[in-house]
Amino acid sequence: MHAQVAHLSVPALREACSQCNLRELCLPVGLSGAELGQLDELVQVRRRVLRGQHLYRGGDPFESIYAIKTGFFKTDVLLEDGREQVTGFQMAGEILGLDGIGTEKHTCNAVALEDSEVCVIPFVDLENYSREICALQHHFHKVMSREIVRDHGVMMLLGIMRAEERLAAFLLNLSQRFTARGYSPTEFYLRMTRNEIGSYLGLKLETVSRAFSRFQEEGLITVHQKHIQILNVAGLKKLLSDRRV
Amino acid sequence: MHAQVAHLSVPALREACSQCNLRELCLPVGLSGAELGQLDELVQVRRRVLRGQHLYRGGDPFESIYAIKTGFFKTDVLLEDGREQVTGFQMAGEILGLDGIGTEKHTCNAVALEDSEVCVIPFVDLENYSREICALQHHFHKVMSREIVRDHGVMMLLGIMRAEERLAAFLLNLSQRFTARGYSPTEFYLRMTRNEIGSYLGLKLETVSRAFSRFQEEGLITVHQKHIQILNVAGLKKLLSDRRV
DNA sequence: AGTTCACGTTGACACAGATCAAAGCGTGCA
DNA sequence: TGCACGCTTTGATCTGTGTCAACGTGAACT
Repeated sequence: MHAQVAHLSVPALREACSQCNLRELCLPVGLSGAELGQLDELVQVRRRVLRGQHLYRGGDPFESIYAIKTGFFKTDVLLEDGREQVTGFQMAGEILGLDGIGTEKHTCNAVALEDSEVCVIPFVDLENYSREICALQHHFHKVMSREIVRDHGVMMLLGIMRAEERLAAFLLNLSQRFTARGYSPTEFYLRMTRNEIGSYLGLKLETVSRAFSRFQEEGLITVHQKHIQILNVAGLKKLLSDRRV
Repeated sequence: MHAQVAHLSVPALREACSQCNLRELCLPVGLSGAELGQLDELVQVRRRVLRGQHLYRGGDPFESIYAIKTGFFKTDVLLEDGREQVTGFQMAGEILGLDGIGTEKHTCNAVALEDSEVCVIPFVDLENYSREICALQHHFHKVMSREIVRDHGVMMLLGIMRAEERLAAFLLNLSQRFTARGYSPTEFYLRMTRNEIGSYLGLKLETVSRAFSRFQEEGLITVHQKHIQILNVAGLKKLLSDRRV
């Protein structure tokens, strides 16, 4: 059943799901070798998205979901008055576009924050394959469910945490996701501006900037522009648990 | 294929999906007559949850999702320090428990705000049936996607709206959902306390109370305890669009 | 090398909403 | 019938974050 891999072009083959080093983070999780071969068939198209370009926009017809192969994205919703709510930041191995399934139109914008490449997964095909491949079906459900749980986490950020707690939670979350991808847990470059962080965290950019400065004064992190180094992970975590009433 | 309906007990039969008046709002949307019959097979158990009782708690093993047949629920997440973030209010025809799929444990609490009844849908069965019934598979994906989109809406509430806008959006959302269920768009009883509304909207109960009073002074609504009457829908909507910078 | 421009930092002040406090109201129970 | 308790309303005051403004900084382009 996975003989058809042979007719993929060589570059495509080299980057097929079965060969992809993100397969433990992405859709293929839990699939057997033969099933992985089928998945290679599902993902026929890749798309480059340059920094600042949209992968899709709110209102675009929904046809595919996207797995990030390389790069970094934000998703946001804009109000008529121009205000922006960033709903998430996505990195390699994460899935974009799930918001469009319900209405058959995308309901937010997805913008590359650095030059990126995504695997295009036509949604009808995904549904077809997941009727055949149990593990794919189940894992896709898990991906959607985790997105819901992640959103609940953001609600907690926005609903009950104060500015410094929000930023600490944000940094720890990034750290953990970089770690899962084999990067340093304590040193990384932010791909987004202070304004985008603020929009995600429900804060103004000045407040984000002040919180960064405060963390630095307290020896929790160093900040040089977008370069962050976490000096005291425990200290950041303590900020989260030490919530006064 | 739907002959097995015959072996359901009479009260169960009377309330089967195929007979349920919520079928246009709930999981069965888009299913043919024969497929509906199969769904009756899927939902074998119903469960009563009295006001104040938990349907599930964070940490409980995940086995089923739940369709609300009658009643009203809230879902929330508690922090160690006792703070509560209400993540949603659910009414008849809506699905509870999707948060548990990803980790195989529930990640929030679901509490009945009035005596309620839910249809228990074992998740492995749902996955089995949805491999056979295309329309079920697709509709289930839509339900999950809409939950994600709903969560984005809450993020916007929490991230960029001010107190009165949040409450207006909340009332309009309830109104619209009651309408879809055949109730009055302009007159309803709140099932939740001011504190719970506040927790959902990221506000303190006093702020919620003051906003209600303010709306009443302005002739937008009347409030008597939990009884709400919307006098000026357009006025409430205007509050949302009239966002100053 | 200098200019430009977007992004970031810092300070002063304002204000929406939180906090604290007290009193009102309704329902259920003894 | 009256008491108790949870919920709500309202007022007075406090405070975290927003707003406004000025200045700093680094990268890209001329």
